[in-house]
Amino acid sequence: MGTKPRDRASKRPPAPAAAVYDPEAVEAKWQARWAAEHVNEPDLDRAARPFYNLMMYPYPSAEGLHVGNMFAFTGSDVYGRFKRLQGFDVFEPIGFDAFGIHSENYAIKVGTHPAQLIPQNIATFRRQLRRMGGMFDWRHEVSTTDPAYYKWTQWIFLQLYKAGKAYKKLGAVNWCPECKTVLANEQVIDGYCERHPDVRVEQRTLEQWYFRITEYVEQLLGHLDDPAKMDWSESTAAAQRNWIGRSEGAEIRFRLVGRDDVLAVFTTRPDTIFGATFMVLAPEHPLVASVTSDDQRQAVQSYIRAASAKDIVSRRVGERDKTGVFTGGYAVNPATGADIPIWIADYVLMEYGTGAIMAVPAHDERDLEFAETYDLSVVRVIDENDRLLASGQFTGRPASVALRDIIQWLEQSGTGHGQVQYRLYDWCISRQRYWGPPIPVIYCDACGTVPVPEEDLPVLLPPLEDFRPDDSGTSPLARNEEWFFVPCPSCGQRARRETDVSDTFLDSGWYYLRYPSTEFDDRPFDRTRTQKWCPVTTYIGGNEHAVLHLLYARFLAMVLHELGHLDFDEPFLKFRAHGLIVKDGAKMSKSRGNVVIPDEYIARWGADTFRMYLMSLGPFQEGGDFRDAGISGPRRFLDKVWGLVERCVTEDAVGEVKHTVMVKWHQTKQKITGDIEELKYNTAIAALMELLNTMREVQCHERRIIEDMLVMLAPFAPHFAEECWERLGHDRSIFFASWPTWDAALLVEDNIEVVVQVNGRTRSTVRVRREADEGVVLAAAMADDKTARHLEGKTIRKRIYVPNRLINLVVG
RNA sequence: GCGAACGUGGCGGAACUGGCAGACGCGCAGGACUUAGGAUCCUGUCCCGUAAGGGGUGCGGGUUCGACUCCCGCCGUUCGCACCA
Repeated sequence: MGTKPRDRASKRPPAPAAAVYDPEAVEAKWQARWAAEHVNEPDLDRAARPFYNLMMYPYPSAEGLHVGNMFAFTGSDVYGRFKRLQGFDVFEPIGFDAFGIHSENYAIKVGTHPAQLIPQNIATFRRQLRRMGGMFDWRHEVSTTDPAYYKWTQWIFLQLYKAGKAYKKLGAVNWCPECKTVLANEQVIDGYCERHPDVRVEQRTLEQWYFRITEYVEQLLGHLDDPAKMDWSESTAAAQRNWIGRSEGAEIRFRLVGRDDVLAVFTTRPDTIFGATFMVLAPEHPLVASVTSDDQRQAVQSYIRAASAKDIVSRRVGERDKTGVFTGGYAVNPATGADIPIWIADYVLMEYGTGAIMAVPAHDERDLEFAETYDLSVVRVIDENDRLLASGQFTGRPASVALRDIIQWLEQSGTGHGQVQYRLYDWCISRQRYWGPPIPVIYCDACGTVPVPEEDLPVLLPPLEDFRPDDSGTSPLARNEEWFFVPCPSCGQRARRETDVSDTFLDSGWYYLRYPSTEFDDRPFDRTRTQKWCPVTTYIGGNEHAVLHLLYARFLAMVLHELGHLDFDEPFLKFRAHGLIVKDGAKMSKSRGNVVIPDEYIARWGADTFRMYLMSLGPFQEGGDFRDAGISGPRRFLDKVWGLVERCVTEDAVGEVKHTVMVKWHQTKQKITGDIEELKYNTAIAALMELLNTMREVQCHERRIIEDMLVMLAPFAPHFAEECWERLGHDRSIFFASWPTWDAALLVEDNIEVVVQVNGRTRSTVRVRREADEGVVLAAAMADDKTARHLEGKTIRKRIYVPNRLINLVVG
């Protein structure tokens, strides 16, 4: 028991001993009670108004939850609790993205086996997530490293394999010499490894498993613009459009001089074809050998050797100086009929388009640079007015019109056709690592590639003491011979397992489907459960996953839908990207040493205060700057609310509630409801503070208002709200209460202030009855001294009257 | 280069479809209560000016009775993509 607030002791008769707000005790009490009474566990089968509130699950790093995680989880939890109070059956699950390179690299660094390390980390995360007071349904926790989970990750691979959506291909891949594995394009940042910012990614040629995500480009793109399918943060949708990279143009076939073959190129500017003065092939282009003349052969070969010695990275970034070599061969420009030389240069990439271009140096910077370097001819074919020049029958037409005409002409003459290109490549899912689900495939000398039969799943990740990756391009799993050799499922002969594991993004591509169905061990996701709960109602997460996780998850949903496993083809109806928490204006990172660990703040101030503080930093979708100075504000607020509740409990309310307070009360309810819906938590909290200030100013402790305040505070400070609710005599969790409603008639005062402007400048205000007509307001304004002073000796030429807001007098 | 978001006091940030710029909070200043104050409570706090008044939302124009908000042109910041033809 603490002491009573001193300032009131003298004024009032002794009240029953009043506890001081002690967050630690309050939070422990309610966390225990929520668990014991299953408050956060909706009945997934009988829920009348299902609402799936999903947040991006964390990967359990050894450092534990950092402030960025806390911010994201709290913001999502606030929304979930809000929806719950609005009467929805909110399912808010949590889990752990525990497989993957990030976890494994850390294990290597500290020299502990991931199988040992990860469970420890998860235990820490669980403790922290409970401590923050999330409304998690722990019955449905998921961990991707659990065989009961990854059995189904492997099952999904098999479904894709059987449907022809997974295939194995030899190709140039990104290889991180530090991770010693292949990376997806999405994991290469400016030529450096996402996980090792100092390590350049190399090019290697390996056989890898791919998923045919490129088959779904049009759907992936189309749905982004379909509000019925998805309502997403624009920044996220834009990032996906960018990544998919759709370009419209034409494929044009150039006849090769002196041989019976054609060279196809893709261009977005077929209208400039009359300016194509040379061709460029990627060094790996299959036609290189046949177009090269004998006298150029040596030069070409040495150039190709030099280019392949360069890794994929240097070709893609940095070294922009154009180099190349003439092949000695020529092609015919189908528009001009001229013979144009064919060059090889590494600025042309084999992976995009046809691996060859028609170079139009007059209208393309790169081609111009190349032409200048090697003294090739430059022909301008577009003038300043955007009209074609020296372009035969098309001369004089605007370029945009000519573009269509030329495509038509190409089609008629059989030398080309309109075409759409995408930047997106198929998804490489192979990883030469240990810490992931083994790809469920077996190679048999007699039967070839044999998928592991579904009844044999999961293919368990074998224990391996030395799990370190090596430079061989083969996963460490190959070293465990007992596991590696296996009877072929189809002929029984000795066969070999696929030793690569799958990309972590395959794990996270479907976890939302598992949450509602965790208790089923004979199916990945139960049909009825999935129908009831999916697609996800609201998904909140970081924009760093805009083109990775979010794109892959969409693709997998489309495939599973096509295969009849899902009724929907978009997994997340509404997605909102949260902002980033920075520290002193800089992104938090270990290398900067400015990572804030939430635990000590929670210990000192309480989880509720910390939650409120994080949510008040700025708009949730914009993030904010973490500065611990401000944290006392929310705590003072809670202390004051506590005092108000205390007063409500110990003293009867006297007299009527003033009309201004009634109006403030109803306005606040309306405002907060709208603000939370739009994730503007910072202004919702400000509105609560304003209401409290009003109550204190007029010495009001009206129970109805305080109860509404607590309900509106509950999403932000759930333990605190529970405790106060109980102190007010309620015996059931506040989360069974319903969200306050407001009376439209009470949103406005009867007497309002109307601004008086003279020539658009505010000079005064007058008090009039609400909905007063213009004459009344004008009379009041004219009677006002300050206004009169500015009207002296002038005539009113014009009046603008905005009812209930302002009157503007324009004088000459 | 392409795409997205943004620029407001000492600081974080408010301002709905154009209508009192600076809500709310932090900090700061003064006061009260105190043995004490890093607790609590009052008062003040955009800038210049004693005041009347004037100026003010990155910069320059424009539209309007009226612009943080809309339009045009710059400058700057952050994020994503990028030898993608």
